[in-house]
Amino acid sequence: MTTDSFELEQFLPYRLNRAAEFVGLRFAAHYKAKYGLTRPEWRTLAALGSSGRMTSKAVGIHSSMHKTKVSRAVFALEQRRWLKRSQDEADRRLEHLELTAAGQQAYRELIELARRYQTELELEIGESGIEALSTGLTAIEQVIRRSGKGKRPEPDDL
Amino acid sequence: MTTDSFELEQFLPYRLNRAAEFVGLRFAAHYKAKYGLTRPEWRTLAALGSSGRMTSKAVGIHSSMHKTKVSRAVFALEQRRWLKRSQDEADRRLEHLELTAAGQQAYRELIELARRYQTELELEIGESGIEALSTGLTAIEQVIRRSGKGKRPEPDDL
DNA sequence: AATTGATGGTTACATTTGCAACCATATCGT
DNA sequence: ACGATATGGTTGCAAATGTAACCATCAATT
Repeated sequence: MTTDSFELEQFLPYRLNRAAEFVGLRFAAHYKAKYGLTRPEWRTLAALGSSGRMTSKAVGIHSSMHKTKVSRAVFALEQRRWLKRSQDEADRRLEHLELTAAGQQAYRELIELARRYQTELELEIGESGIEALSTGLTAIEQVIRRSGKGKRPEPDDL
Repeated sequence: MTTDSFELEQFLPYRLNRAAEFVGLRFAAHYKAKYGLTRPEWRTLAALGSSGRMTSKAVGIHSSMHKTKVSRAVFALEQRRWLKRSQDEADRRLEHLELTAAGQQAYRELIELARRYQTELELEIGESGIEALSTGLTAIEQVIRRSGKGKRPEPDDL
């Protein structure tokens, strides 16, 4: 018999997606309201802020975004004068990205916001919940890493 | 000092989103390839399949989708002749949705797919990982429920 | 029964996304 | 040195999404 019960509520992809959406949207509301940033932009800022000068491609890898998303986010941040590009001398295809002073300032404010939100979350979810979650996520992250290796004739995406 | 390190990789919203995307997209690939379904459509089908006859609004609540998404998904499934609507006699604003025979057939196949995927996941992630994840998700779900109550003068969304 | 306000559901419009094609430059094999 | 192929990055276009406005019906108040 294959017609057994199936409940969306206990289906892992559904549950994960719901949780991610809830947690993510609430945070997004903060920086969207305060700075009008989109999520790709915030991620790019975060990547650049924490790792310093790097290329678009590196940003994409670091923050798991498709290159088009990165491209557009970089453009937006550039408009805002929060980052500047510079051509690589040796290889003229790639350009290095770096936050401007204003960008770094914004970064500092944003991560402060992020930290506050994280502790707020920890409060709501409870220490044990957070810990369990983290363990589970780590397990998935391993799967992601594994699945990233060896596959993909076109390592274009993600 | 507020300039401490901040790593996107350990920021909960980021981690959750990444995990959800990975797990969700891989599953979506299955039903997208096989049936050309979108996620809202799959969710609607799942809701209807497991709970039987219900209204659009109920589908939305059951599967946490905005009413416009539900509306479009219902339309698509109707085109496909997987569901039929019927007006409520007492209250003519609302319509009851029900899967057709073909819809139920599809539902059975889909949940079979879903079950296979879930066990595949459990295998990859490991029993302990799954358990931790589930505990953590349950904690978040409680927060979601709590935050749903009392608030919102317009209980329109979600 | 007429006005006001909810409610279920759809539609129009702007924004965001994903995909594929593309451009420029670089690398490899010969 | 030359053509094939790969790579970093951008762009065009179609599809998915969110928001707000909307329509029809119902409920409550008067």
